[in-house]
Amino acid sequence: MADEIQKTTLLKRVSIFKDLDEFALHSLAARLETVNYKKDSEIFRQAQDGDSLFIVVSGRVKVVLHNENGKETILTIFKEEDFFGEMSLLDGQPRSAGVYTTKKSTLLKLSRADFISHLQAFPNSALNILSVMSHRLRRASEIIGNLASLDVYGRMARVILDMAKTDGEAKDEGVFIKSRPAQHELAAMIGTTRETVSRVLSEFQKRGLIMMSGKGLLVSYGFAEDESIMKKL
Amino acid sequence: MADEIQKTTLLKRVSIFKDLDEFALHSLAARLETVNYKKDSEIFRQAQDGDSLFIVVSGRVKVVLHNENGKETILTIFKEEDFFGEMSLLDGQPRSAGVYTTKKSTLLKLSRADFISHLQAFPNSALNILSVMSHRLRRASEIIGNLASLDVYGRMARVILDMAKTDGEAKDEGVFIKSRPAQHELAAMIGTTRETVSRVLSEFQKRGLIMMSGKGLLVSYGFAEDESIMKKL
DNA sequence: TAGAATCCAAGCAGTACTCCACGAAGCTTT
DNA sequence: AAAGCTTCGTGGAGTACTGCTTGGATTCTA
Repeated sequence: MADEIQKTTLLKRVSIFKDLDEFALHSLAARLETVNYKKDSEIFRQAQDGDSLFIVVSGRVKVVLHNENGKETILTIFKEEDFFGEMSLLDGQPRSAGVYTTKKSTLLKLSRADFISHLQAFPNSALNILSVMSHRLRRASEIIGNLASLDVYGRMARVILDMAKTDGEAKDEGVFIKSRPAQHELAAMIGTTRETVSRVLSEFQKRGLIMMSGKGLLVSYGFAEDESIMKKL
Repeated sequence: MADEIQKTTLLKRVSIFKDLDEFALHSLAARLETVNYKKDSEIFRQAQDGDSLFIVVSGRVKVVLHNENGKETILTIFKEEDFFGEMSLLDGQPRSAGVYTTKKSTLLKLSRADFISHLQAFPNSALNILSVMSHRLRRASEIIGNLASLDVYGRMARVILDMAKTDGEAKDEGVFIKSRPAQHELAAMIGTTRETVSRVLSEFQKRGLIMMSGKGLLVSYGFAEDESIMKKL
C-alpha cells in the first residue's frame, strides 16, 4: 500500500538503514508502527523501562534530563530522519532521559524484538549504528567541554553556530534560522537562566552579530570569528 | 609463549571480548602489540588521525579536551581492562580528545585493519561494543546534566561518589580512595579552578563528610545523603 | 637526604551570573 | 476584540565563583 512505500523512502534516508536493499527495506517497513503526537506530548519518560526505537518522520522532539529539583537540561533536539531510544535496547538499562515533542510530530516505532532480529540479519546495520553512536559521543564530549570551559556568552555562541549548521539556510546577509527554540529552552541547553539568555541575545544583536525577529534568527557571517565573544574559547 | 597467555587472560576480562572462545582469543592476542609508557606521556593527541584501539593492561590514563586557550577538561579516566580509541576507528573522524598517562602504564594496541576483520569475524563483538558505547553515552549525558544544573559543590560531590564507586574499597568508617587525582585535575573534571576545589574539599572535611590525608580520601557513608550538599541536585 | 619542584591553604578584590520582580509584547481562544 | 497564556526585556540586590598572590607543606629526584 501507499503507506508502505512512503515508509521505505524515508527509511532509506535514515543513516542506520542506508545500505539495505529494497527487499530488506520493505520487510522492515512492515514492522514499523506509525505514531502521531501533538505538540508538547511525552514520548517516554526518564527512568522508564524502554523497549522500542523511534524514528522521526516529521516534527521535532527534545531529549531532556530532569534533576531532583525539577530543573531540566535539554541534551539535544531531533528532527526528521533522526532516530532515538536505541540505548535502552542495546544495554537493557532504563531510559536515560525523557523525550518530548516540541511540535506536532509523527514517528515510527520499532519493537526491541524486531530491532534485534534486524541486527542479526544485517550485521552491517550494527556498524552503521556504531558510527552514529561514535558521532553522538563526540558531540556529547564537545558539549561537556563547552560547559566546563566556557562562560555563558561562549556557550550561547556555540549553540547558535550549531543551530545555524544543522537548521539554517544560507542567505546573502548570513545564515537564517526559521524557528529558534524559546529562551527558556536555550537556557536549558546551556545551563543558565532565561533572563541571562535574554541579555546575551540582546548583546549579540547590539553588536550586529545576529538579528532577531519573532522566532526567526539571522546569524551574520562574521559571527564565528568575532573576537569579543570568542576570547574565552 | 608466556606473554601470549597473559594477554588472553586479560582479554577475557575486557567487555568487548568477553564471549570469545579460546581460539578466537589466541588469534586476537597474536595481533596485539604491547606498549609501555612512562608517567605523564602522550598516547595520542586531539585532532590527530587515529588508526588504533588501545586496551589498558595496567596504569591509568586520562582523556582530555583542550580548548583554544589551552584550558583543559578531563572527560574521563581509564584503568585496567578499559579500552579507548575506538571512535576514530568506527567513524573515520580524527581523535576527538587527547589521551595521556597519569601513571606508568602498559597498553595493548590493535590496528584498524585487525579490529575491522575481528568485527567481521565476530559480529557479536559489535553488539558488545554497542552496549559499551551506550553506557558511555549515558555517562556523558549525566555529566552534561551535572555541569548544566549543579553548582561546584554538587559537581564535586558527584565525582567523589563516582570515584568511590569505581575506585574505592569499603572500610568500617567509609569508602576509601587510595589515590585521588590532584586538585587541578579534579578542577579540570568539574569545570572550575584549583583554588575552588581546595576550598570545597576543606568544607566537606570540616563537615565531616570526607577525611583527607595525602592522596588518600575517605568518603563517609553518610556523604551521599547529606542534605546540605545535595540541596541543589 | 638535601634541594627542587609540585601541590595545597587561605585571604581578598572583582565580576559573572542568579534570583526575584514587574511590565510589555505577542498568540490563541472565545 | 477582549481576555488570557506564554514569551520576552530589564532593573537591582545578592552571591558563588574566579583570578591573583603568598607562604607553607608534600613529593619527587638526584
